[in-house]
Amino acid sequence: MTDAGVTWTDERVELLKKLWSDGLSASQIAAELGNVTRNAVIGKVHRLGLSGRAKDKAASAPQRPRKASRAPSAPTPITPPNRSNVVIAPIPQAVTLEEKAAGALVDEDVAIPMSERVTIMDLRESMCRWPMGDPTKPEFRFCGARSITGLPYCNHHARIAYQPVTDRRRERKLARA
DNA sequence: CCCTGATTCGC
DNA sequence: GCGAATCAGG
Repeated sequence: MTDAGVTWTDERVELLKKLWSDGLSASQIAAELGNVTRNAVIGKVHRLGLSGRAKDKAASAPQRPRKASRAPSAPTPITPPNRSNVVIAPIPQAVTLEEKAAGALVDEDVAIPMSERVTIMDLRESMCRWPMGDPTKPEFRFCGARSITGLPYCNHHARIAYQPVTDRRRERKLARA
């Protein structure tokens, strides 16, 4: 019980760190934590000094020329650059008639830029269950990308799966009033 | 258009 | 300390 999570508890911070260093985007982490916006996550990340995961530019683009009343701030400690994410698994997967019939969907599947596909054995909670291929064949796989809590699909496929009328947008700005 | 993180600044 | 608003880039 206690709070439903309106503060940055240790657990949350830990999860935040984990997910962040795991390579998840701020919006994904925000969705995962719940009750927080992507901005909140980013803000916290910066406050914790976790910023600059795989990026390293440091002074290269004057952000906003507004009122700069803040000190130059300290240079980011930076982190050891490295996050080898070997993701290569083209998986042959012949196109079936069904898939051809799906046309657009096939196109979507092929266009999926992220993650390796997984078998049902490797399918874990919070993994995208978007089917790929013929379920009757052993080559059948799932997307396997990080899914949004509460949803069976990842960000990308969730949008494809639930296309009511474009009103979704992930109810991001709706949270504000 | 969608998304990403970065920064500022009022609270 | 927190996060919305804003900025800047992909």
